[in-house]
Amino acid sequence: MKQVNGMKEIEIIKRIRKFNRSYVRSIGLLEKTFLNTDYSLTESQVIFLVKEQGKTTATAINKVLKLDEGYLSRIIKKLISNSLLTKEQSKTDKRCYEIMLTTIGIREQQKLDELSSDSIQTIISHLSESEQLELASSFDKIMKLLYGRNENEGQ
Amino acid sequence: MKQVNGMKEIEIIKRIRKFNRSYVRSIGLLEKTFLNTDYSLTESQVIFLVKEQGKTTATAINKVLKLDEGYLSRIIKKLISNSLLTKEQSKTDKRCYEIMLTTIGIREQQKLDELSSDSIQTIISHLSESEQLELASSFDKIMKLLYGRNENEGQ
DNA sequence: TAATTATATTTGCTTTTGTCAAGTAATATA
DNA sequence: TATATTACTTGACAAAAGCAAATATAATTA
Repeated sequence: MKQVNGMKEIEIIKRIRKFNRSYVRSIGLLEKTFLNTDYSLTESQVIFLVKEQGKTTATAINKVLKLDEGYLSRIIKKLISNSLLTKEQSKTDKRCYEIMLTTIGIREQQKLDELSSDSIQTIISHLSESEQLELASSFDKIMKLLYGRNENEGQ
Repeated sequence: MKQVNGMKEIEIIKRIRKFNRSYVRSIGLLEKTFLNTDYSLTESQVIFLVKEQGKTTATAINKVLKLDEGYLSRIIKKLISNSLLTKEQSKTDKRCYEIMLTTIGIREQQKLDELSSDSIQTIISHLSESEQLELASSFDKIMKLLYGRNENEGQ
């Protein structure tokens, strides 16, 4: 590892990596215990992005997820056959297919939302209200620093 | 989702979930772009835990990772055949096998460490030193709130 | 102490998840 | 109008992960 700014930077990286290890583990465990077995994490991400992006395309989804294109194509195919998504060839560019959530898809997305919220709820339930606020503020701050957005932007 | 303490709690969960989505994505991307293709994330976690725990066992590793036991057994087998780990039957309890890093394993672990540090370095490099400190403090605070430890404990 | 139960690990088999490369169709560009 | 690029799909395959049954040892209980 290149030591750019001396010891301070090393310490900072250590602290972030320590967080990552713990967080990756707990996300892994969450998935195992909470996340409903109907959809994989990747499938859930796709469902979420279709909700987020509204009428969208495989390419737009993959701008975010950067999956193998064939793989994404199959995921979409599966979600269509499960009646969560619809796909319609674009009128203006026939290479593109517009993807949307069906009514069932919206409902399933909401279920996933609830499962996810419940899992977070469980994790933070042992904290006091002020601790929970501190926690959320810390997450917001990280978001802002790393991704340049805060709690008031985006969706 | 059960609305336990009213609106504030919902907001907090939303903010945490938003962080999670971004973070899961960026960890996914990190893995794709940075992480050396020799070992999967799970294998890396095993290697790290053997380093962390010193002489250990499959069961001890799995207390943390909670993988399928057969799967973990095979991962250990692979790492042994790649000369990263050794396994020796315990003298005191012959059901158990003591697992350790080899010299090669230690070296590989260090390489993984460096890759991981480099990837963090890249991510934080656009931040000023004070922003980096703020970032690390936020991570520390979350660690403390969620896992009850801070930057001065553990390893 | 013999029989039963529990723990630690392994193995065979299967499913799920993800990758690679080649393909089709439509559009954009030179 | 030929060529390149973009959007997406498909077949073949490999890697990751899970399930259930098996083995060996240890702990418990009758």
